[in-house]
Formats: sequence, structure tokens, C-alpha cells
Amino acid sequence: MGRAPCCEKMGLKKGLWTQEEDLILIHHINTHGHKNWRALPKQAGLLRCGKSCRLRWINYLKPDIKRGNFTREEEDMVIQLHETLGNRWSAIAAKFPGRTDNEIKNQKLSSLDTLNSKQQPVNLPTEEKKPLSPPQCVSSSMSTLTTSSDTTTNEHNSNHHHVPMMNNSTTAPESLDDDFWSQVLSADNNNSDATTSFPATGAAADGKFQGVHPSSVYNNVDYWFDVYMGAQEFPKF
DNA sequence: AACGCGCACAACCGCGGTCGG
DNA sequence: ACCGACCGCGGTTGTGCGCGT
Repeated sequence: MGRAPCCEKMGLKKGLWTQEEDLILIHHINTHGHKNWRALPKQAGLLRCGKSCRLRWINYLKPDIKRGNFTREEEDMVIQLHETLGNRWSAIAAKFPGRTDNEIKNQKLSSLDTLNSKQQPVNLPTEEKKPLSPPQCVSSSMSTLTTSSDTTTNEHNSNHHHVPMMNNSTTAPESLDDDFWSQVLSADNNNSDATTSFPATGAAADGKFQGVHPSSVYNNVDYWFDVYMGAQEFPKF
């Protein structure tokens, strides 16, 4: 029926998330939980819509998220599950603790795309724009695909994001976190350096980040560590 | 060295389902 | 029973990076 627009688009920010936003979101969720996604951005003082916050949390910020390349076993399992479940990515993701539907979807789609372009340049009767239906894809080739993409994937993860990902992917555990936390730790030593321009977004609401530069946000590494430790299991860190 | 292309991934959009008033 | 609001899901798009030419 009269569906409300996903969010009041007035003045809401779109696009990539910044560290500050991530931290605000993490902090808010860890302290208040996420009972109401719609109200969350307001409460947290984020200029994002609730959906966006939810997506960011689920796909990226959740502490137990496992990132990095898919193992061969995982890939085979994804293929099998996709054959049985179809495009029900969330259902598939449910079988992979720590994996997100978005990640699985992306992985699968890109795998299929590359497979298609490589294997069936002519063969596909163009019945579908998307190669989604039961993939006859050979799992072995899938695996080679991912292994070939391993390096790039890792780099992507570490390059794209400058975010306190609590991932410890089984395959590439330390690539990002080390960088990130070393940055954090070094910043921690320079507490006094705290520069000025951290946007007093909503964090100002609870006074935690007001007037704090990103780097100085990360100065509170102990704080965040505590937050995480308190909130979730914080596997091997 | 510069440019273009393809890939991988993050994020957005819109719809359907569900729940509460 | 109806209506509205929220949540979750699947599909799609946008963006950045790496690689090849």
C-alpha cells in the first residue's frame, strides 16, 4: 500500500561511508543496539537513512564478519546451495557464518560473469541477461577463478576500506587489520595531535567525538577495543 | 607513460512480508 | 479487518583498482 519512501531523502548523505560515520554507527549500535533501524541514524546523529545504516552494519561493520576470499570449499558450497536455493542469497549466506548475502551475491555474480564471458561467449542463447539460473558452471573452474582473484581481492579489501573492519578472514587475516590498527596505535601515541576538523556530526549528540579529527577518533583504540570486546565476541585479535 | 577495459566490491533502490496500532 | 510503518531481501548501479594494450 502506501509505502513510505525508504527514507526522507532530504539532506541524507549517500555514497561511501567515512571512518567517522562507521565509528559513530559502531558506537551507537554497541551501546544502544539496533532495535529500530529507522530511528537509529537520527539517534546516532548520522545523516544516513536507516537502510543504509543497516546495510553498512550487516555487510561491513559487524564484528563477526568474515572477509576475504572464499575458500574452495566455500565456493563449492555456494554453488551447490545456489543450485538448490536459487537466488536466495540470504538463505545461502545463512549457511556461511560470517559471510554476508551481499558478499556472496557479489562473489557469485562476478564469478558467473567471468565464467560466462570466458566459457560461453557464443553458447548462451541470450535467454537471460543474467547468468543466474542454475549454474552449470564447473566448480573446478570456479575455484581457479577465485584463486586467481585472490590477490586482487585482498588488495581490494585493504585498499578500498579504511574502516575498522573486525574481520579476520580465514584466508587473509592480518592484511587490513594490521594496517589499520597500527595506524590507530601510532595515532594513539599522538593524542595531543588531535586535529580539529572532525565533523561534529551526530557523534556530537553524545559528545563522544565532538571536534575530533578522524585520527583522534582512532586514538581511542582502547575504547573501541572495549566496545567490541564488550559487545561481541572478538575473535583472535 | 598514458589510456582504456574489465573485475570486484560497496552501496542504493524498490518491492514484498510482517507486525503493531 | 484495515492501514501504515518498518525490516529484510534481491536486483542493480556506481566506483575504484589492476591489468593489458
